[in-house]
Amino acid sequence: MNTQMTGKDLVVTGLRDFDLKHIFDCGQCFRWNMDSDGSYIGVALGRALRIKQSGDTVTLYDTSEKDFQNIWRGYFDLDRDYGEIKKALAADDIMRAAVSYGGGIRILNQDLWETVVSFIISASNNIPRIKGIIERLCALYGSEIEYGGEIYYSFPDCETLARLKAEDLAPIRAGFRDKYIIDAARRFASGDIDEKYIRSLDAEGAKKELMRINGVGNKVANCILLFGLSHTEAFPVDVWIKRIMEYCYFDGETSINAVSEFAEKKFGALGGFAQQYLFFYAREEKIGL
DNA sequence: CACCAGGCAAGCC
DNA sequence: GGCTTGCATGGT
Repeated sequence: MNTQMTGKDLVVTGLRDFDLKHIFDCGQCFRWNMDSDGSYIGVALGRALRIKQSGDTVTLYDTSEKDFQNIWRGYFDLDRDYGEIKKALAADDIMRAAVSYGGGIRILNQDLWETVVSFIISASNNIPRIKGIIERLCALYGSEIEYGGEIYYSFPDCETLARLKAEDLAPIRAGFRDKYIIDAARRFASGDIDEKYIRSLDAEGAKKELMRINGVGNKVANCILLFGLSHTEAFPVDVWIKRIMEYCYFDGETSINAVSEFAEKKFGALGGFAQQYLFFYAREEKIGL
């Protein structure tokens, strides 16, 4: 991987196992959108960014070497060898196909608090609507970020949301999830849920702690472990994963627990990566429907 | 109209 | 403990 500045843009070359479409469409994040020119624009970690890929060249517009090193390099998980992971996972025909199909997936290292709220919103919902709810939440209670002559909105911090009541979230149309968002905000703002403490725990301990939040059950907690806490063994089982695993590895319908246990045995420490390849493959290819 | 969407909490037994 | 049901909203 090489980087160089050209004007205010940073150009990265020599990236392997990296594809923006795979990264942004595999269901792990909700604030990146493709623009008419094929670039993606998004907000993460309090910053806006436009990013575009052609082949193995990726351009980060209007940024700095410092932000790349301190923010985006970690966010995009650029220091992990995905070639090794893909090789280890491609042990049967199904996984070979899934890994080949979403070969550019990277598991983003996202902000914990934002991940908690985003996946509370994801419960019994669909991705376009999740994105809409989150955008309205940010526009209403986030702060303005000026970038490239446009205004974007940061993800609102927990203190801001902790002062609200569920009714104050009516405009974002989150439905029954509004009270869960407020509960999460109050726990984070009061220190009842403490990020440093959670980060000091192993996956099992962190999950138990997260599930104290109203609206965070087993599945949402697994998403938070994987996307917000770098516990890459976590294997969230949603309807899509359940469906494709039943289709590929079971003889018809089974339980969520059976799928989880099977995945733990089969993928072990690489469960999270396997889950992302399978999720992207199932959704894009409509396998197992 | 019914059914579903990256589930969860509360109420049953 | 496991199982069932209601839950807001929007799309098909």
